[in-house]
Amino acid sequence: MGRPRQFCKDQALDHAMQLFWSKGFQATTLADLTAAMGINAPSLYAAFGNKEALFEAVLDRYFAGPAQYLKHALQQPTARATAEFLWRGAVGLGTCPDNPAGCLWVRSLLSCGLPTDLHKRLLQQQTEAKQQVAERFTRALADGDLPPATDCKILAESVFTFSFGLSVQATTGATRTQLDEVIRLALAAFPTTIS
Amino acid sequence: MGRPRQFCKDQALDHAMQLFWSKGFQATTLADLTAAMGINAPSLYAAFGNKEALFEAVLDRYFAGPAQYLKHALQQPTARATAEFLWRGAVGLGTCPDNPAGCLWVRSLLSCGLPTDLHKRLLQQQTEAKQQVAERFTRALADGDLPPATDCKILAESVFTFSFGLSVQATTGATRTQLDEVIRLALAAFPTTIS
DNA sequence: CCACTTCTGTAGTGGATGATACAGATGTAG
DNA sequence: CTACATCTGTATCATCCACTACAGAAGTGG
Repeated sequence: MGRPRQFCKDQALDHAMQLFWSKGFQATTLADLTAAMGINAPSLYAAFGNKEALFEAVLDRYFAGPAQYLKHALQQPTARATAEFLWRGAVGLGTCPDNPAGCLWVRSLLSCGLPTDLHKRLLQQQTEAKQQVAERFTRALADGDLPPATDCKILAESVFTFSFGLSVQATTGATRTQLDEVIRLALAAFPTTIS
Repeated sequence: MGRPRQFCKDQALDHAMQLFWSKGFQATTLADLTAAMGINAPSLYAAFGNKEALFEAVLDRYFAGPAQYLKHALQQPTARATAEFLWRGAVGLGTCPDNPAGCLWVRSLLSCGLPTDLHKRLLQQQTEAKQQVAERFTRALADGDLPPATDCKILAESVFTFSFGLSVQATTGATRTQLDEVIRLALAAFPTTIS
């Protein structure tokens, strides 16, 4: 009922994502957004609320789309495969020429000037992701897939530490082939990482 | 000659550093700066030029002060000690309760909305730092301190990748004891990392 | 004391930003 | 066709931003 929306919400979100991804939350202005999304400010506010709510919608779409590899990592057969999947996912996403460099999530986590609620949400998502990986490692431990004395929480922290580092490298211009070799080195160490 | 400056430049820089470190370049306003530095805007502009030049001065002071461990890392006796020094330095700096969390350099590298010149400078400093560590590793290789087939450039990239990850972790609230354990895990792998 | 130079404080500049008021357009329900 | 609900475009708002004009203060050299 009423006049129907004359643009595709998801398509507009994709354009907004590109902007937030490359310029960050704060540096992306509403003029940038309306131009890239092909709509006027009132339409944007009617559809998404405000800039912060739009960014949250973009984040949802990011985790459902480009960053969905995070979920798939948990379903890998071994702990080592989980770590490799996370690392290769971060590099693949962060160095893909179709997208801005790096990871929207990591960049946003590190960025300043975010609304407090948004920052808290990002932090909580980080905590959840780490916990899920730690639980996956605990299962791997029960499967005999990891050495008996492994501290799964610390191992998860280590894997994410490296993954964050890969995202930083991708953001600052490291190439895919470079980071693939870095991963190869880390993977060679992974099974022996546990003491 | 003329009326002398009524504030200490270095002390003002320290206050500006705290602000830029915790809030980032873009989110730190001139009102914030003048308030924290205890001076008025015209004094700030007379002493430092503008916001961008002030940030550059802060960066110089950052590398000469809190982040001077970067230079000391190169003087460590072994490749392994160099890596450990870099990692422990990143964690020590990033989790020190006297300072804002994380590393001003890494946060600035990842932050959006920086003036282009500033961003380029940060990138170049990254390149130089990596190269210096790679050269240190090359020397270690000549010393027989690393396995013969080691790719020193990739090893340096790996060490920095992990260091960047530690900084991200510190920025997002990881504790020192947590990251110390993460480092312990990584160090256990380091000598066997080389294939 | 004076001339001169530099710094300081008040006040304000133009421009950009996130967000909206309002009127007209465009669809659906009856 | 009419009444109504929702969307769209124009134009604009109040606010904040980095930055500065200007006049007076506070030193130094003579």
